[in-house]
Amino acid sequence: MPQPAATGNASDPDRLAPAVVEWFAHAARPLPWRAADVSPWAVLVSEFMLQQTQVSRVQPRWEAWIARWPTPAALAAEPPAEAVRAWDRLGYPRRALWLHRAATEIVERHGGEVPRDLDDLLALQGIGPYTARAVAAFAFGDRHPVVDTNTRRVIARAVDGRAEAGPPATARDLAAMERLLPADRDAAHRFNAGAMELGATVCTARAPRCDACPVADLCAWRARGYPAYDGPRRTRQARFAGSDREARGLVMRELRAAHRPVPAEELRRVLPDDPERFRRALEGLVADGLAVASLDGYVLPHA
DNA sequence: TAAGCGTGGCA
DNA sequence: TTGCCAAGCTT
Repeated sequence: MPQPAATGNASDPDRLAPAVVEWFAHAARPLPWRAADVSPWAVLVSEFMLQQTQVSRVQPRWEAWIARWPTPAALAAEPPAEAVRAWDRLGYPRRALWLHRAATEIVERHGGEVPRDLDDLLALQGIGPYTARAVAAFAFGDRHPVVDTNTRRVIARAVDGRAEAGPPATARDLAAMERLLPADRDAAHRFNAGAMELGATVCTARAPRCDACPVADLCAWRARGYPAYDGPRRTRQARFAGSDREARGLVMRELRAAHRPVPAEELRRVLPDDPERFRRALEGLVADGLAVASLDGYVLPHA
């Protein structure tokens, strides 16, 4: 399909990266894992914690985690139970288990050094398309498209002129970011980080601050008059109150606090009115390896 | 491809 | 208050 001449077309995608990079140079939040002297391991830990979890909740847990386990080997030397406890209430405690397992894999397969190669990173437990590229790009400075929910939204609006990104499709999303990514390594790094930052702080899901947006003048969504989203709706997240997830969280809270086996009869008091939901939650946690049945009750995993 | 997975902030 | 959303991953 023929393209119009690049003579200042309002939504010229080639202008997006330079504008975002320039904005990011002064607008970036001073997040601790962005400091120049942070190790690849510390970056990797931040990326695990930030999966589906807000910056404000991650920061204190990350500081404590890095102080206690400054290397993959330090974490791998402890039982998974300690990782789950230190994870505290960050949510999705399977991530703590996966991070511990990834640390073990890094020690076993990579001599204790976080790998730089994308395929090596992807092979680690709990690391998917986003986290692998985030570590390669942010910890090592390599040129990869990094696509998270923020970047997807920025591209959907600024480039595609749509209010929302629609369902994720990894290959397509990566290709879309690759088309925008500067050839220069350092610029690519800054654009990856800047696009995420823009989506997180300005081009937000619910109340975008277009008046403060550095790319408002080349935003296709704005040029079209902010049309409403007309694509497929995201499947609604089930209500949390009364859910199995809530039950799992209550059980995990007990197991983290107890430093001895908790008998099932005692554990079920977290959900006195719903024994069936308690049973499903506990079975699920055991299946996930977050709870282990011992002679005297249930404990966090020690191996 | 879609469901399931914690917890908390915010409108 | 209720519902949406959040630096995703695994199955």
